[in-house]
Amino acid sequence: MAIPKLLVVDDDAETRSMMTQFLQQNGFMAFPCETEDAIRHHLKGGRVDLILLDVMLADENGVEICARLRKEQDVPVILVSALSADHHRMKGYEVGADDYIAKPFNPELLLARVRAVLHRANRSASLVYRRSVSVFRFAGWHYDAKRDEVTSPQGYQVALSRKETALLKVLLANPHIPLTRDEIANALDVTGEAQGTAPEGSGRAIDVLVGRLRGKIEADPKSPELLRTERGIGYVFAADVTTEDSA
Amino acid sequence: MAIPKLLVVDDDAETRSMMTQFLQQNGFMAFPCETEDAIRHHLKGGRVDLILLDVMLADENGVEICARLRKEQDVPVILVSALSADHHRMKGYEVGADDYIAKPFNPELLLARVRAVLHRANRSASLVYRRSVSVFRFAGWHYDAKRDEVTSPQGYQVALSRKETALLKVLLANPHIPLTRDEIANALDVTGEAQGTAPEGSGRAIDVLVGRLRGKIEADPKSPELLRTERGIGYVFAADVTTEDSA
DNA sequence: GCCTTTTGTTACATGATGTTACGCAAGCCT
DNA sequence: AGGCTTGCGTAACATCATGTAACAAAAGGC
Repeated sequence: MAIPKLLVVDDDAETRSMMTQFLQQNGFMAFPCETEDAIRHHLKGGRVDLILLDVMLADENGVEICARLRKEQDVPVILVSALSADHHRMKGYEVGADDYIAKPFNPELLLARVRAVLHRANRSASLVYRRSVSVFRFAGWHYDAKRDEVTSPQGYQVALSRKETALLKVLLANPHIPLTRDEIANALDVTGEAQGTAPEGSGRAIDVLVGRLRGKIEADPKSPELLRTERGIGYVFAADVTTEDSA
Repeated sequence: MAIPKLLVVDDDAETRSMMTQFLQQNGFMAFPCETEDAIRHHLKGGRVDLILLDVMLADENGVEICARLRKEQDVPVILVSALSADHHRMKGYEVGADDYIAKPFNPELLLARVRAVLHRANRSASLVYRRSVSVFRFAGWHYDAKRDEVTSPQGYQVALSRKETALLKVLLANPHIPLTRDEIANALDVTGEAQGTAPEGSGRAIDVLVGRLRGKIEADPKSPELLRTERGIGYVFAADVTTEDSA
């Protein structure tokens, strides 16, 4: 891939140039933008791979801009914000942001997020499950999203709990793409109807959840074939997923 | 139906535009309004399908505004509020709000409510059952509201108590829409002829009532197909409902 | 007033989910 | 290769929401 072109949108001049420089030093083609107009200028000018968007622009709200941009064309967006409150995060995802990072952030983390989003964008997948199809097949299994049923290769039906179902949906939407625990947790907050509960990444709920799902869909949970773990990163769903509409 | 036109009334600029954007993102024509005057402007301008009204406007009380609007013309209204106290909710219903949602709310839930109210408005029904039709069919069952009889798919008649009937009516009026226990309780107070009695949601009467209704209309009450539970939310009636007039 | 039916309350069982603790395995260093 | 560090798997426990039986209180019917 060519060098990715990024836009850094922030109304604070210092932050803007600092981030831009940092990204440039790390091999990205980064441009500072102060306003929505500047963004549009770049968008018209040609390919833009990713937008880093501050949520607290002076006049407008980042989330809104994000929403508008997504409506016009499919540019990946990472929201940057000093607000860590969960409802803001939720809203960011709802309008289609690909990720969300809170200030002050670890520079390495920022790079990791940027790379992750670019990676996903290349395959035109999205972190959050939002397909219209409702039947998925993978490795002999099939999952009917409408009836909420999972059937094993042998034809047995497996009952999944709500969270397990939500996790499976997230995985099915992102096959072969390593997801961090945070990404999974955030996606679960959106898809999993698990609202209100999870305050933050307090413990290792994701690991346990993954373990439980493995217990139900892996032939041998001890050596997982589908739900692989990426040490130091998170988990990957290592299966080809085909989808069909059953409506 | 044409794209529904909604008004978002809230005195907090951030909330206002966030909700507006979110609704637009989801296919609605949404306009932010800060004051009652702005609302009137839109109302004069033409068709308005639904108003989302914050109860805590700076100067006036949302409930009062709602009351005034309803007196003038029949615009559906959803009250939005940070107050979850039941008496506020009740007041909202009394002056004719079609629904009530507490902040902070799950975005998906908001969409569901909005769609529900629009849906109902099209048929001039309301959260509270008040249709002119009297025969409902769902999943092989049929319910004659005039004779107050429920017939099973096999043709057996099932006797429902007053509360069970009231619950079924509420459910039939809101298929596929998750209802909280509070909402159910409030609706029951209105439809269920249980006037005067129920002081508040003291215990778990709703759960028990749901259980009893399940025992009568579910093939297997242990794994309900019609009256599903939404953990952490409430209950949903997961069946398509068709209606016919039998008058 | 007495009996029957309905409705609400309580208490306990169940199941789902998050947390903790501990052991093992993978990686890293020398 | 051997030992140390860290991350992961997982059992065991803690917590909470829900299902439900059993009882109590109310409402009606006669």
